[in-house]
Amino acid sequence: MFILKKDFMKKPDKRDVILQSALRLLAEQGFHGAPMARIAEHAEVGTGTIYRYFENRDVLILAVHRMIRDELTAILLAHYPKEQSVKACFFHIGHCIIDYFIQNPLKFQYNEQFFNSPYSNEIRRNELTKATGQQDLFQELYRKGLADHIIKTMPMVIFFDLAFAPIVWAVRDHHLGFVVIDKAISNTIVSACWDSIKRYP
Amino acid sequence: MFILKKDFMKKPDKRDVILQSALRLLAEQGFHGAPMARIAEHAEVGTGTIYRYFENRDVLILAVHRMIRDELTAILLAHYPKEQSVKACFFHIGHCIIDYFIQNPLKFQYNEQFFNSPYSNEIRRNELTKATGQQDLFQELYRKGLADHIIKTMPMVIFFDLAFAPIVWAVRDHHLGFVVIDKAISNTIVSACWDSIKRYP
Amino acid sequence: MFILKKDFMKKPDKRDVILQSALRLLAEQGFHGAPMARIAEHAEVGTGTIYRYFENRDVLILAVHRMIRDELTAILLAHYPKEQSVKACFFHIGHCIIDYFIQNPLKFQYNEQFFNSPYSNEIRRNELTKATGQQDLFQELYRKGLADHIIKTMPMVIFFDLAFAPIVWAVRDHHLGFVVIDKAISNTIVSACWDSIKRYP
Amino acid sequence: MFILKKDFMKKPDKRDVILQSALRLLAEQGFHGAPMARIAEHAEVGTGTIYRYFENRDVLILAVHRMIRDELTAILLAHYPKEQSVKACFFHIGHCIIDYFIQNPLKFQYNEQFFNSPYSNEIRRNELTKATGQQDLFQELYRKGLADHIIKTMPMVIFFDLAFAPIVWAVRDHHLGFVVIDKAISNTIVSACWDSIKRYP
DNA sequence: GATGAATGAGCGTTCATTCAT
DNA sequence: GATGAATGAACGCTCATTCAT
Repeated sequence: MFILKKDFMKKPDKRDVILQSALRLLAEQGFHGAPMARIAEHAEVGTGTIYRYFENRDVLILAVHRMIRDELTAILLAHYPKEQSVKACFFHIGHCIIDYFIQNPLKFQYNEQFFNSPYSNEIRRNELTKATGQQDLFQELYRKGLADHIIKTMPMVIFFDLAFAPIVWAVRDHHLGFVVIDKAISNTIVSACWDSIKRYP
Repeated sequence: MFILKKDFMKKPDKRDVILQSALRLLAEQGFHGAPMARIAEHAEVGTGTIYRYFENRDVLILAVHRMIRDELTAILLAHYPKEQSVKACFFHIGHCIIDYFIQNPLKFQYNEQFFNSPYSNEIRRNELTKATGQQDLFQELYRKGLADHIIKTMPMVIFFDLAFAPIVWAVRDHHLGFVVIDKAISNTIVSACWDSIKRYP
Repeated sequence: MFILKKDFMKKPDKRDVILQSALRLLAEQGFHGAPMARIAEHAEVGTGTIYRYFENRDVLILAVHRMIRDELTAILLAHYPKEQSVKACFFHIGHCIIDYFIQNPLKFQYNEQFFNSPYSNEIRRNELTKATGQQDLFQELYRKGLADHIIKTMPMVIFFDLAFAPIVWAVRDHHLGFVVIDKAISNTIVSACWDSIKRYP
Repeated sequence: MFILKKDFMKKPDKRDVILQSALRLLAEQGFHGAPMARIAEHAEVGTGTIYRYFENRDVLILAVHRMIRDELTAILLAHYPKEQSVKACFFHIGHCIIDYFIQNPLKFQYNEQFFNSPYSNEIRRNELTKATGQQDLFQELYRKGLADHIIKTMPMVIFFDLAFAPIVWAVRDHHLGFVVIDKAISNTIVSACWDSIKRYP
């Protein structure tokens, strides 16, 4: 029975080890500086093993992206102030994103690369239709904000761009060493974004 | 007559043909989907010919970037309302950028890829110190805005992020077909960006 | 039975096949007439396979050289008349070298090319300090000859040149068809070399 | 008339400038490290110009070799002690060769490379039949030495190898910095070579 | 005659993917 | 299931040679 339990628990989930190695190496070395062989080596598995878990390189790259996206979604949802104001929800999201990507440089850099590669466009197209948890959140925020006349009238994607583009760029500047985002700056940014979308009083 | 002859015979500058081919292929196929041989073929020159004009691939990629940057800088400066308000200057810049990149999809896509590649970081670092015409403009805007108490207190890079990140993301959405940026939407975006940086009345 | 199986299955060591192909093609076509692709083809492996065994072209070229050098060293040492006179030792070495390179034209031609290439100088410099088995032999011969007043007073490299240069040149002439080195001529050469280094009676 | 003279004298002989540039660059950078374009640049002529004077790269390489060979031949003949003993003639040749190649490192290095390249074999074969001035000298020395019973009985090429191989190797060691050939060492070498070929007293 | 821009075959090397063990 | 040796197409780049001017 112990043995059974051991067997059941033993795998340190090879798939996950590969995913983590891919995250690190692709983020650090760039999408075109991390060969499959190196990812395998870092994960301490055979090269061929990767192909048991991921059909090919593209699938692996997509999988890492999904891992990050799902993790962030979970964080956003964890303490989501569903019952509070649109503004409160927006600030929650803004600060969560900043904190998450400041604390996870690799994941940020990965995403940055991902969104500027052939992979992302298809993804993005899908996400606008087949909503994930994250998209659900954003769309709901947008709809509620519009319905309550709290945000300006504008297409949803524009709302999205105004709300989050500066946050992402600022985090990039932080990781590049151009600025240090502390709590104060973080507030400045999220507040300013809010100013850009909120309807005039 | 000599001048006529010169004008008549002026070669369709091979360097420029290569630059245009590189722009198109690198933008369309991605930085890693456009081999030198294909760029040469598209430019209707021999592979080796590229290397007469550009020391290597990296130099070519940088040269295309500079071409775009310089072109945009020229447009920004052409009718720059130097004597007018910070707000007027900001709106000028914002609209110029949107118009330019809406009208030049390839150049936009090229820049997008460029800024997420190893090339850009060095460039960016340089540009923050050794200012180009464009940077001059932005920095002056920031300084004047701060000095006149027109914009909120914040580091320059954050100012830059708030001001331009949504514009860039919106143009991307336009080219991806997620939204059509017409004059009205363009105004919405630039105004919203202005709201995010301007000091409260 | 296990041993039998092992022996039976032992693979025809791919590294060695590559080494032999490199030896043949580099010797026959010249260092600059034998592309990696042709070496691979001759070895009946994929081009990339070479790079599993040899980091790059230079390493392969050095490896072939080492193979030859080590083989010759082994032959020299096999029946080395350690206890006999300096003269006996010298004749042993001289005849071994002639015999070895007469019987192994490819290895001779390879070495000839090797020693006139950028590779060799570094090697040679190293070998003069960090002695290999072969160098050990030569140096010992020189020291003993000097100590016993059997050879003329001269720097070691000059001793080396007098002793072996004619041998190498003669073998080259043999392979070029300018002379046939039989036992008698072989003796003539080694004796003459001995005359050039031995102290007058 | 002055003009005529000027015209007649004016060309700094482009062919010769090319030859000198080829000598220097091929010797210094190696036969495979000196492209035609670089040779042309060094000679301050257009790339294509080389092809007016030399049909192709191989012809240029052969021409440089011939230049060196003819120069050395002239030196050997200049003060050749035709009327004196075989030994005197041999010493003359030996010392001339050493001096010439010690004083002309580029020419020595060029020759070294030349003799270990596909070019040389054909040359050598020709030279053994169609005698140049140099070969004439050597052959005469050999024949006279044999006829007068001054040198040992051996084929001519072996005679040649014994007589000159150590000299060439020693000069190489000199240029590589392994030994400094001064007058004393020079004598040691030539004397030793003489010992190797001279008949026992 | 002299030029040097243009060419493109050819090189060394990499790496996603397969498959025998 | 796991492995990693093997593959070969593809890449960036070089350079001997040509030829329009």
